[in-house]
Amino acid sequence: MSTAEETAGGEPQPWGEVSPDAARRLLVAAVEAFAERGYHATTTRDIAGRAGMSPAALYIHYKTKEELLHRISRIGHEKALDVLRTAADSEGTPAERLAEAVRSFVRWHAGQHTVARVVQYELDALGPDARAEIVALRRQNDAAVRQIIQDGVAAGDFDVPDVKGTTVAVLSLCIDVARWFNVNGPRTPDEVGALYADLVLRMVRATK
Amino acid sequence: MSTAEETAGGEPQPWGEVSPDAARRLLVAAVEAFAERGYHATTTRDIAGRAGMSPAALYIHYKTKEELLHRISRIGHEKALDVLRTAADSEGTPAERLAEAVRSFVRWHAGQHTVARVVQYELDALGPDARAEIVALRRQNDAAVRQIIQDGVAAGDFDVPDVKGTTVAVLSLCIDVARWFNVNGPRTPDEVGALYADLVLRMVRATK
DNA sequence: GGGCACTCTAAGCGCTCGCTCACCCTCGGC
DNA sequence: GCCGAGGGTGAGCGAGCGCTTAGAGTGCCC
Repeated sequence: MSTAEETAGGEPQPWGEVSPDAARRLLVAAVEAFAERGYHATTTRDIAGRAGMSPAALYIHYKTKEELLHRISRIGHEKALDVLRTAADSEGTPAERLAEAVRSFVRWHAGQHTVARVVQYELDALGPDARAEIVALRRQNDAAVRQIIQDGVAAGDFDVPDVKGTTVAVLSLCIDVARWFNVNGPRTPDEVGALYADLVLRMVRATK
Repeated sequence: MSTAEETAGGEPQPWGEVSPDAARRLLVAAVEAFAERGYHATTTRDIAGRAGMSPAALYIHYKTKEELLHRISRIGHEKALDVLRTAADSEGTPAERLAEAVRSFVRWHAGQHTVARVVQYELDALGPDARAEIVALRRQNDAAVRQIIQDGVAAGDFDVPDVKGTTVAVLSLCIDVARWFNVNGPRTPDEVGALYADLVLRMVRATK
């Protein structure tokens, strides 16, 4: 992993492979601005300014402001899905896999909460085609979590009367971390991840 | 309860006491528009148009577009807090009170998901003073839920190692319903409320 | 060292935004 | 029948928006 992909905290930045350099700076600036003020309240002049460039420079690398949001959404979702799948597909009991999935997914949403906020709350600003692409990625999150819960039920390790509903609730719980998590708050992403993994195991009444 | 405060589903509309009639129509139109497209993407022409009025009419009843959002946020929060408190302060065991609080709070966020979305996701569009007022209301939500959990722990009915963290998670779970709930989806607000009440009792390992 | 591709800027176009203003209609009190 | 107050409208202002264009600087290949 290159240094460009890692922060001081060790959490991988999702933009490592974006090039050229100016395009990456614009993308990072757009994430910050969108997360702070929302897509519609952010101006192209603001994004370009944060990246240290003139407003016109943005249009050399991206066709529209919406293309920036689309790229952020896709890369962000892909990275989060990658984190979730790695944990879901690992070895171990369903309880271990579920705990690890929640722990790492929550850690991502807390550590990368600026990206996650954009990705989760600005979906409606995308056009129909782009939105459909992102929604498809989300369904894969759902499928990954549901699979673990089903495995646990089948093995007799979980007691879950409503698998679909519980899946929705687990994902909802993890995703909403991006909304309330505060870097200056009392908890680190690791701590929130550990707390939430425990809470989710309680929700499925894991017995081992 | 007057007919103006009730929909076909029986859920009370929060705008019953807003007058005159034109001001209420504008408020309802603004909630719809803000929920659909977000505060910044909604134009005053759109709001006035939905209320069947000219753009200028809006400024007879509200000083600015932001005042509309402020009023929606305050009324929405007050109604939700009212629902939560009524359940939290009722008689019964901590488990019964927690279940009823989650059930009614979730039902409100599902049934009034347009209002709830505006209230939860457009907070940053408010100025500092208005935002501070809304944040204070939110803290009362937190206090109400935490009190029930503490009561349950004190009575020996709950097993909760981290009361503050669990409180945050429970509220987060309920609030996020407003984001994903879909009127055309497979579940009614009542059903989601019942499912979530059960899940939360599992989270605190309620024994009676 | 001339030509070219790439990157970036200053200036500004056309448009829509939040909001205002001058004026009109309706209606209750006398 | 007249008046004043309050709710409404059509037109439009100044500002800021997303985005474009003409042209300048820079490095690389031959």
